Formats: sequence, structure tokens, C-alpha cells
Amino acid sequence: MNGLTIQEAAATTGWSSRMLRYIEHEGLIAPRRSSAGYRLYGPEQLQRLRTLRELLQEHEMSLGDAGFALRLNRESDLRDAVEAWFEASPSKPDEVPASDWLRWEQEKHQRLLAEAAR
Amino acid sequence: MNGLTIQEAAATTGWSSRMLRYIEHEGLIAPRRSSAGYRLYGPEQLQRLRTLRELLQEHEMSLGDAGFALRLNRESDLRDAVEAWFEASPSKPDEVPASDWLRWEQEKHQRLLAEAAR
DNA sequence: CCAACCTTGACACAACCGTGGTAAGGTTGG
DNA sequence: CCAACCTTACCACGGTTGTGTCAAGGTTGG
Repeated sequence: MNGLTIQEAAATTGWSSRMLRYIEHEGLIAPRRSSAGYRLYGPEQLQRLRTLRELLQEHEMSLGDAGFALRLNRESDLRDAVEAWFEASPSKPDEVPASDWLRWEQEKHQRLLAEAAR
Repeated sequence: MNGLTIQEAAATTGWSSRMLRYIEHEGLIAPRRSSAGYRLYGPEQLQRLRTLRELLQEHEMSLGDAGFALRLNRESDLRDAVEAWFEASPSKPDEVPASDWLRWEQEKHQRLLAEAAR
């Protein structure tokens, strides 16, 4: 019976065993099972688990995001649909919503000041 | 003042005006503003809103997923990191030194765990 | 001028996410 | 045989998402 049990895997990857089950439940990383149904984590899974951990922490993303990335990777039609969404707008050169908004706020402020001065 | 007001945009895209504000708040689609701050939706935004709607419904994804797709599209380092995660495991039979190293590492961990358990 | 819009901000609420815990029972290795 | 694991299935609970609604106030077109 080679491979780490869930507890050992938890210890070496930084997840809790509870979360390892959750991650599997979410379809992200599924270890193989022993004949009695025990989860057995191999080197590949351990690596993926560690990398996943970094990924989430380093890039401020959620498990759901990772799951979606996976879908994007597997389902080509989904990838195409998303791609199509990106292109669903006649060439707007660049979009900077935040700064536009800021500028507009300033103008509003000035307008209000001008009005108050009257 | 050209462009549809929020209510009109809602009517033609199938979203509620509340959701149009929410979608903007989430950074997905931001219309430009009139001088008084009114949202003005142009054809591109309307198109994106309709496509977004289909996308979510047809592919069982959430606004958050769409937001993440957008990030993935803009942030190349994020894209790379996710890509790296995908490649962090798949049964590559022999990547000569790495697998030996990994196995050795695991055994070490196991030894340490066993020792700690005593 | 006024009705009918628009704005932001807030309260509400169900559904889900992330996470821990606990219970009841099976497996295993010394 | 038994302690120490493992399994699934639940309860709990704070945080986030998605959505409606309402209030207080500004804008606009006829």
C-alpha cells in the first residue's frame, strides 16, 4: 500500500484533512483509493496540492476559481464561449473604468462647489 | 445624450437594473457616464451584457467565474501560474531526477511523521 | 414646475463557500 | 486484540454572492 494517507498528505501539503476531502469533492484533486477505500496520495497529487495552495494565496483566488480554470482547460466549447464573450464588443480601444469614474467624481465636486459659490 | 439609461438597458438585456449596477460593481461591464452621472449603455456594453447572460446560463457558471475569466485574460502572470499548476503532476513516467527526489522526500516525511508520532 | 427618471447607500434574505467538529462504523499493523 | 487510523454523513457557523427593495436626494424633458 504505497502513497500517503490523508493525514500524512495533510501534514506535508499544509491543508487540513477536512479540506483535502473538500477539494476532492469539488473535483480538483482526487487521489486513488486502497482496496478498503482509503485515500492514497501519490507524489503528483501532493505536488498539485502544494502548488494549488501557493496559487490561491499568491493570486488571491478561490477554490471555485481554480475549479473554473480547470473547466476552462478541459472544456473547449466553454473556452470558446468565453473567448467569444471577450470579443463581443466593437473594438473599444481601452477601458479604464476606475479612473474615469474618479475623474467624473472630481468634476462633480467642482460643479457642486461652483453652484455653492453662487 | 446618446446611449441607453440603466432601465432601458435592463429591458433590452434581460438583467434587472439592480444587477446592472452589481455587474458594474464587480468590474465586469462599466458603461460611461453622462455629465450628471447617469449610466449610459452603448451598443458594445449591451452586446456584452447579452452575451454574458447566455454564457452564464448556457455553461452553468457564475458572475465570479466570468470575473475570473477576465482576470485570466488580462493578467498574464496569473495565466502562467495557473498553467504551471496544470502541469504540476500529470503522470509523466520519468522525469529522471525529479521523481527520485520526490520519492525520497516523501519517505523522509514519512520517517519524520513516524518519529513525531512516538 | 413636476412626474418620472437617475444616483448612492443601506437593510434583508436565501443560497452557497470554506472550515471545523462529531458520530457511527470499518481497517490495519504491531 | 486494540489503538489509531480511515470512511461517510451530518450539524454549525461566519463570510460571500446574488437579488430585491426602500429611502433620500439630484436631473430631465415636456
